[in-house]
Amino acid sequence: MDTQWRTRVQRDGARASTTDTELSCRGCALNRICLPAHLPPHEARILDGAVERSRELTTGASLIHTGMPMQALYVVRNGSAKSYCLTADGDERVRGFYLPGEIVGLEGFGAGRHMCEVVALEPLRCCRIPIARLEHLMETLPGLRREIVRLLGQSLEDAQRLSADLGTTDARGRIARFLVNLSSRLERRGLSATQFSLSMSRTDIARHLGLRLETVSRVLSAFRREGSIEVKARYIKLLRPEAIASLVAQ
Amino acid sequence: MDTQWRTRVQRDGARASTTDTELSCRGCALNRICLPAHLPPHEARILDGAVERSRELTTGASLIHTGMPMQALYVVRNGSAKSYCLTADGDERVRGFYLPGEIVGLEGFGAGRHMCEVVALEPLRCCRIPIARLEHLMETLPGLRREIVRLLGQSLEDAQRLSADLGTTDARGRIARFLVNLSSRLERRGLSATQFSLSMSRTDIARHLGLRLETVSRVLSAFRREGSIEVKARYIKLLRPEAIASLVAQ
DNA sequence: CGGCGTGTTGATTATGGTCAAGTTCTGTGG
DNA sequence: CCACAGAACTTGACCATAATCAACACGCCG
Repeated sequence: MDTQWRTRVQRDGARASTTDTELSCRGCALNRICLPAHLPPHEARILDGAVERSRELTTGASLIHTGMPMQALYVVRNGSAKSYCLTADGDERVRGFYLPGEIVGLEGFGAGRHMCEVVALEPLRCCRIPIARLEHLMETLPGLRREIVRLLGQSLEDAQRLSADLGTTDARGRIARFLVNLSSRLERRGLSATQFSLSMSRTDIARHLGLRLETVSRVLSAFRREGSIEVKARYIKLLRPEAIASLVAQ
Repeated sequence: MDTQWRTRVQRDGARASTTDTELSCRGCALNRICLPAHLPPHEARILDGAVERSRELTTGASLIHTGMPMQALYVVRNGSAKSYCLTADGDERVRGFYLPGEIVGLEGFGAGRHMCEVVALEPLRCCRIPIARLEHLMETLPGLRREIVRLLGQSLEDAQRLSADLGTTDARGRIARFLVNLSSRLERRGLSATQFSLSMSRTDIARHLGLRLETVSRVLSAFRREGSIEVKARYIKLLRPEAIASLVAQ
């Protein structure tokens, strides 16, 4: 089943990466969940014209550099990314992960520059909306303006909830939360909510949740022993999603 | 000096609460740091006309109720507030604190409703901008639109940074962060950055930082023993701000 | 086949949580 | 103004969870 599932994902990946034919939002596989999905048709058409389809970044390459002025918003087309910042003593704190259809760079609106690094976890292709262009469009397209404000508000809600959760939950709860969160984001894209492949390492997960990689490994093993999940390296299958969900504090 | 300082704050409080004479942003003591400060004068004047000066809430009263549709944005005029949500088993997770000049309710833009409770920590007076009014003004005032987007981005950056910090820092680091953060926010208002009175209880601080109140108490005592701060109940004086700041991870 | 990334598992330790007294502060009524 | 009650805070003793240190297993690529 592992291989069968991988094949499915590879096909999915292959389909999405035939980008030469996808020069507009209309032909894009993500158009049901992406930014234009919430815009009136004529606004979507105008936005479409402002979007640049960027070249593919290789694994480990940076989409956004720490300290750089904000030049664009990005939407992940395929692949995935993590954002992180460095502490004074040089270790990473992972702020979050980005999946296809998700917007990258919103936090840059605060200071007009990005205070974190965003790097590809696997080959990454994004759509790019230059910020000057976007500012101008927000002037004239009320739907787009509302949508950007909505996305900012949503991200803020998510970030506040995350920090509240991290503060109050133990290692099991944090990892359960991570799995449930990932699962629902994949489901939104029409992928399986119960089996998926992690694009991030145990270390990345640990650094995102404020744990150590050993703890992440141990908790996943515990979930497996309890029959709640199946784990094989980065492949995860939720056998009893309710059991995992019940560990998540609200 | 404790009492002398208290007197100063009470005078400040008294001055700010003579609100009957402050029916416009121009006369407001906060007008250098509040929303209109970043708007062109004519936009500020128009916004001023849309602002409602609300009555005073007593300590413990809710400004925003969990689950309610978003009806307005608020700016704290005087007093302070905390926002929190409840876990399944009924205990509070404190998301943050709001001081005069700070905007309350931005996270509501995500779902159009508030998923947290905001309550007064001391007698609270706010300015209120009805959301319908604000939406309409954003249509016509580009400066206001940019400012709301900027504030959302800033809040998002702050929230992401907080959760990254909570994940990677120990109790001392978290409390140091809290003190430094509060200090700089007070300084921005023109108040002392080194001595202030906490409006929130140890329990609130603990629930905000993912600690227990005993731990908060112990760490503050440790800082005092080390000569870094002076603590007397809710009064705090930073004796060696550098020592505290050095504990904050970047 | 060997070497390096990444991940797993075990033994030990330390940080902060828990439980339990106490102490100080605050507001209220005499 | 003082006495009192209840809340908020402090401190100590003990314990549990996750960090640390260390060894080992697995998968991938040259």
